[in-house]
Amino acid sequence: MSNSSSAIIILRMEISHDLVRSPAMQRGNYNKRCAIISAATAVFVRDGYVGASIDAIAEEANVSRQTIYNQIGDKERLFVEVVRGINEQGSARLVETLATFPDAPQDIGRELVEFAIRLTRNCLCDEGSRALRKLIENEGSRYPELFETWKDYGPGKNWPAISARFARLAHDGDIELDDPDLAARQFMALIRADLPNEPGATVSDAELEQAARNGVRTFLRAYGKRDAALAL
Amino acid sequence: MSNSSSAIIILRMEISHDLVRSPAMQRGNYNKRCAIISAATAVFVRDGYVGASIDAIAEEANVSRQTIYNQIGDKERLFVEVVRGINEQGSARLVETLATFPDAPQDIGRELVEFAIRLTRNCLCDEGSRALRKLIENEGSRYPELFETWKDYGPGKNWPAISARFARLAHDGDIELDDPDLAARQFMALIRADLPNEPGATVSDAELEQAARNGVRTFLRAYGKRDAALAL
DNA sequence: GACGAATTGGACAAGAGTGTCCAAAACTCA
DNA sequence: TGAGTTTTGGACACTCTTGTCCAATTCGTC
Repeated sequence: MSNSSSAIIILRMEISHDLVRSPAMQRGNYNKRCAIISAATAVFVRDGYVGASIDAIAEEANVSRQTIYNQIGDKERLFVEVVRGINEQGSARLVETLATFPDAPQDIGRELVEFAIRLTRNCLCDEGSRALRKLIENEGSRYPELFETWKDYGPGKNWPAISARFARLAHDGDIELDDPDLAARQFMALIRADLPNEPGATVSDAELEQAARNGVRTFLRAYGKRDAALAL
Repeated sequence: MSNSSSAIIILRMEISHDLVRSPAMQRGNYNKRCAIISAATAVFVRDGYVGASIDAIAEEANVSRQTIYNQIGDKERLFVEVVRGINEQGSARLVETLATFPDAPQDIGRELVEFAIRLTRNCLCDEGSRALRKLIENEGSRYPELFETWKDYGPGKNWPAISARFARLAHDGDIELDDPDLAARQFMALIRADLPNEPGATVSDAELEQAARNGVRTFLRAYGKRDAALAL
């Protein structure tokens, strides 16, 4: 990845390569490959790019170091593979969660709170997202390509989908807003505002529900019709 | 810092030590020491703890490597010193900015927007805060003491001061809220929601003002009296 | 069981970083 | 100028990491 433009090409090639099922995945070494990438994810997340050693990854994967070089290649290639994996998982989870957005709410307050809880649990609090964010933030300056890929394949891709949901709510008269994109950003910010932002902190269900309720209440005070926020 | 409890003791000793002016600062090597810590800050922020090399720091400080070992000690000691420095600066800036909170506003909307702009510029957008956050996030798992110190000396210390300002606004009848702490957290989240959250992004004055206006407008829609948000 | 492919573990060279030691040079202050 | 301190740069031992090579072993499949 010493060359800035070559790495992103490699990354994209890998993605399409994967869609047609790489030969490596059809044969028996698929499990080993999986174990390696999974272990690499854990170690990269824990120690960062520089701090992660191939030996540590090999040990975590219960695999010889040579196998890593056989299966994937060098450290950069491994890193790219890890980022791609986290990206795909996170993106899938976001799409999945977004499908449960309350499109035609009976009780908009309650349903938005429940959606916020799901969103936080699946996409914001989850380890993968935090980890990717951290990796991108750390190595992004050294490998700007990762940053680009993050914007293309990461959570950013799905933001328009979120704001579209709010636009629909507004169109149906459930809320009142002029800028759905802004509303979506503020919704995310508000339900995140009340969560502990320390890296390793675990959030109990009760805390999570309280945070979601607080965020949605303020959101509906600002954008809801009539007394939508009062019941919360 | 191999021992968990010893490091924080060292850190705290250094702080009190500094208040009575360490002998090192009284003599001529004060400038060198400053240059070293300043350079170390830059390099640690750029490359992280593991990625930063003493040689790179020495070069950045225009100082021989041996001088670093003479003046400060080993790498861990240097790191602690850097975190302390960023902490103190950030804390001071926050207190300073907080002093300009509109206590008796004529035009609450405009004055809150202006305060939000100052807060963002001085404390949220600023390089030191982002850098410290990043360092803490990265090395926090390896050095839990840093995390503790961050909570004690970092921005968290001043949150009660922020919510006290909002409580006063509410008491004076300028806004309506029941939980000042919650309101303060949401205020911060809202004015942050509209900023680009990429690490190295620069924010223009226009973007900053727009973001502040958007955040304050929603805040006042939720918590303001009468039509306080309309003018924005 | 036998063949081919994958895996293992150990050895290896090359490079980089840490921390120490030391003698020469530069600086400070009287 | 001179004594005492600081700084410098180079040499050094030590450790860790990366990536390659290779022979022995294991595994999958026929």
